[in-house]
Amino acid sequence: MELYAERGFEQTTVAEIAKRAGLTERTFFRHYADKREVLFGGSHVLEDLVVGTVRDAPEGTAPIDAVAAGLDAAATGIFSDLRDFARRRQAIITAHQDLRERELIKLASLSSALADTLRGRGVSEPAASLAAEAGTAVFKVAFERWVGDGETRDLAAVIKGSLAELRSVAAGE
Amino acid sequence: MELYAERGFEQTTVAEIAKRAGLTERTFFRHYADKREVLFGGSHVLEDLVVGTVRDAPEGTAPIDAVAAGLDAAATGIFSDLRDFARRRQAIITAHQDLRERELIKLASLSSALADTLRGRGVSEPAASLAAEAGTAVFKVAFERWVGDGETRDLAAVIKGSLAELRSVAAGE
DNA sequence: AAAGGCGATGTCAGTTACTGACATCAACCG
DNA sequence: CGGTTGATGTCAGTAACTGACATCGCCTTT
Repeated sequence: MELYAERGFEQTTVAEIAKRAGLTERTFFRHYADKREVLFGGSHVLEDLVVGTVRDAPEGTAPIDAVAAGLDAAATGIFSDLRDFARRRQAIITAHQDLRERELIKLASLSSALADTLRGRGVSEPAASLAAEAGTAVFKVAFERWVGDGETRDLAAVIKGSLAELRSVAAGE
Repeated sequence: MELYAERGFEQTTVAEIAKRAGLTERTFFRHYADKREVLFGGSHVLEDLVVGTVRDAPEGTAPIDAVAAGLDAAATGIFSDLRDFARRRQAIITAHQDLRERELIKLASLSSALADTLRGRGVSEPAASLAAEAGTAVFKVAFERWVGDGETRDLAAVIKGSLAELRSVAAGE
């Protein structure tokens, strides 16, 4: 991340990363599938926490509420102390299409895992997929706001507000 | 697309594509930014139609309804005769992560353009972004169903049904 | 018709991400 | 002490992409 921030993602070669890490280029590729993946090692932690929370939600919880509980758990359990880090990381990601693509597929993976989990709780299609997609959409919009300027609330609060807004929007207001 | 279907995306080299097209590799890259972009030339057509429809929606239309009108226009105006083509194309895309990523960023671009358009119509944030994300989520889920097996309705009908389902889900049912 | 400009294409050389095959080496295990 | 195993290094190769320059056909202008 240091190097990506210093000279930009495209201008950083894997050879340079490996050198600063005291490793070989070949070893780098044994740890990371590609140059982009370096910035996304934490995505499975997010996915596990969100999915686990949804899975353990009380029976009878509405799908969208279960998803909301999962997102809230992630906001308070992972991101609460990481705003500065998230901002630095996000500045790098948004500057390069390749990284934006990778971020999107991580979110899509989260959405897919959420839909699987909801189906495991007896939610049928397409409700499961739509609840999962709606939840990740809320997370995406809220996260962008949270790392942006002029937002003082913590992530959990922004998510809560965005979910309420989605409810209004979906109701046709 | 022929070559990607025959031997797979990764196993197809740009040299082979250029040869079959009777061109040089260098010329290929003058027409397409990269190997993946070949399959996404139509995405700006989709975006233009959806955005244009939203822009021209009657004043006072609720954001989600304007977006729904845009998606409906795309379904009837672009995809109605392209189901077979869409299926062949989608089979290639879903088989390769690189292509899935590219597809996601095209959808994200649509969502972003939609949000801009809604803001142009006076919708404030985060309602504009959420309506746009919700709309593209509906499109994504509906499109997947439409190209999948056992779906006989046309795309417009699937979108309509998915949107209704999203409304239920968002309402907490 | 000649001249000149311009857009599309070809040619060529170079960089760099990524991969497979094999060697090495250190820790651990029986 | 010999052997196994997992992580790393070495090396050579492929293919995506890029920049610089040449060429060529078409169109305009004189």
